[in-house]
Amino acid sequence: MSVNTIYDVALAARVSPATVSRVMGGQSPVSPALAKRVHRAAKQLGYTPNRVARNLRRQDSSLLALIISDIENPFFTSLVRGVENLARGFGLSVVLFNTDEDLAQERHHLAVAAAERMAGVIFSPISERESNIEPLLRHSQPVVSIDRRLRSASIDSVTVTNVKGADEATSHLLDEGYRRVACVIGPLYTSTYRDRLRGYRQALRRFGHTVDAELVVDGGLKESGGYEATRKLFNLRKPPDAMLVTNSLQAVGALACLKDLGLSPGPELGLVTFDDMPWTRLVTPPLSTVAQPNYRVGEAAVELLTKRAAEPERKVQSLVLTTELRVRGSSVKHPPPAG
Amino acid sequence: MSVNTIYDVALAARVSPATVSRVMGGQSPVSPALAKRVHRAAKQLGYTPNRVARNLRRQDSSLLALIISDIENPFFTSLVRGVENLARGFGLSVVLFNTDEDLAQERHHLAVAAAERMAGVIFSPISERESNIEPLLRHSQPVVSIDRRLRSASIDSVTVTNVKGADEATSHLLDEGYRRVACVIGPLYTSTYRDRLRGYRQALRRFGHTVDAELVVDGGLKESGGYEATRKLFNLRKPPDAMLVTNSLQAVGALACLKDLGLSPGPELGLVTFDDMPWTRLVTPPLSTVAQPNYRVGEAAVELLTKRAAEPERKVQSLVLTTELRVRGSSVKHPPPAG
DNA sequence: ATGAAAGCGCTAACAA
DNA sequence: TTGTTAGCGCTTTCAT
Repeated sequence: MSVNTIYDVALAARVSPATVSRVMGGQSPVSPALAKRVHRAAKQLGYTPNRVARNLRRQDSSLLALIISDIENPFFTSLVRGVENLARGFGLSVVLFNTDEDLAQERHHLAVAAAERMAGVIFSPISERESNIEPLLRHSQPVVSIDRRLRSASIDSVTVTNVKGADEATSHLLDEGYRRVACVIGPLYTSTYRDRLRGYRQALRRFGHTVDAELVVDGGLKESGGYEATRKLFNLRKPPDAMLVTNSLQAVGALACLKDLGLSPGPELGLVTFDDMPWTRLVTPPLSTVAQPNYRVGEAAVELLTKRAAEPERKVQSLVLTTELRVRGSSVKHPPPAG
Repeated sequence: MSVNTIYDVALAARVSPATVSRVMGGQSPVSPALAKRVHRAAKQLGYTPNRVARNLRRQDSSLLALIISDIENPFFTSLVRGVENLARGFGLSVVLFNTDEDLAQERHHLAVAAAERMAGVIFSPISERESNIEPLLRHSQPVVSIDRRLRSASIDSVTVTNVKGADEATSHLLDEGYRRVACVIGPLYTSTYRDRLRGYRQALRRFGHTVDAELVVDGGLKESGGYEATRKLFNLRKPPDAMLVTNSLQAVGALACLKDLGLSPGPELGLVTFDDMPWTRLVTPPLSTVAQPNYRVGEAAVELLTKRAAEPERKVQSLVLTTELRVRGSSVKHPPPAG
């Protein structure tokens, strides 16, 4: 049970600690004979190099922090995959932190990543304003924001075409012949939802509609918010005949509410939601969605991160990946679609 | 941009490094005057304590590794919450690793947790046999397995009543009057699915049915597996009239397949699935489920972990929490249920 | 190719 | 209460 150090191995292999280090590192040249002795001793002692010591000495780390705002939100899961797959190629281990949309937790996790001197941080900022990334920047730890932009700090970011996505979805509904298109929106302190709202409005105007303020309701970031927003919309004297729902968690709540109201998406009630999740094709009718390239967002974030690590002074880059409208049965008036 | 150390702060505050350390620690007694000087200097320099050095010196860490097998599986998300909420109380930061059901990755993540000398590891072992936890145990890092048990190693574990859960679900279907109940099972190299299969068989026998081997098909751990398994079942000369689906990802695939086949759960085709997810109430009809206390599983794991950290020699504990059958429209023959 | 020795930043005896 | 100092385990010059 005693913990072995590099000295124990050195002793057992009758070499110097430096040699053990070189053997473990696998880079420096060591004679095969000594290398064998070291390997044997290490195995025999069950030696596991202490990375804490190594990190301290080398002033680096192979831990990459990925801080996301809601582990329960499927939006992030494929993004995580994208990050992991690329990071692995760089020898980085991805550690995930969950902030639960809570600013205090975000601050804490960022502080931990800084204190542990991790190799870098990828995160989706809860607020555009506050963010506590200064300690990281001071230590030259690369920081990349995803999904949302940061207002003040000039750091690399990866987002998607939110304006265009919302515009296309809204236009599509209008094209289909829906007349009163509502929008269940998210927190407007984030660039993401402000952009989606802008896209929604922009489409309405282009079609010559006025933007009816009562048709825009806050659906928050949870199912319950989507439920409440939908109820509010259908309590209106003039309820909508179509809805743009701006995230998939809201969509779950919205569907639950519609079900309770005895309503169903389709010709009578157009529905498009952001985020193309597996389940969105399973409900009846299948949901039209604005798909985001989550996996690619994750990959791109790692690319930006490693590039900045290699070249700290390079120009700040803001990548914007494109969304894609997928039309299914929930948003078409006439021809019942296949699948 | 230069990184400050405790010595820089000491210099600026005209005290010794030890005093700075004491002030930062907040435990040892320091005169208010000096404390103020230190705080001011620290803030002015933008000093962030280096936890790597601290961890090395103190031989501990406040990072708790939570290694899960599939970040995309909603089963784990509320479990993660349970872990985080309790861990926070112990001053532990939870870092999540995703293995993607891949043994090599699991080995790697366990090795990283060991090498980084993290405070402990909570993980759902992919295989009962291999697991690479020896380095952790050698360093007295507490290890707790969740969801699945480990065959050889005697470590603390938290699981649920899988036998009972599957038995109840199957019995319920039989009670309702379904005659040919199939089972879409998962990898039998895990205790979890072996137990669920046992529960299924046990119920059938109790009802005097024979266990028809062709009604038990492997649905893997992904949607696609559930889809294939379902198709296989309905290609049988004598297809089932009810299904027990043993995880929620399989259920998504199963529903997709049923839809493609023009079938729907309900009186004609009973369906019960493990894992009570938000979306299971939204499909038509809502799905009957075997709910697992995921949140509690996470909490319990942290409890066991911290107890063992405090008392390394305590008796190994295997907690088993109870599942709950939730009957909805997908598994009842006669009275169309409310909600 | 190998070893000796310094030092990464911090904490905890021990002294004062 | 405060300071001095050794050392956590490793890597990396610098010698040899």
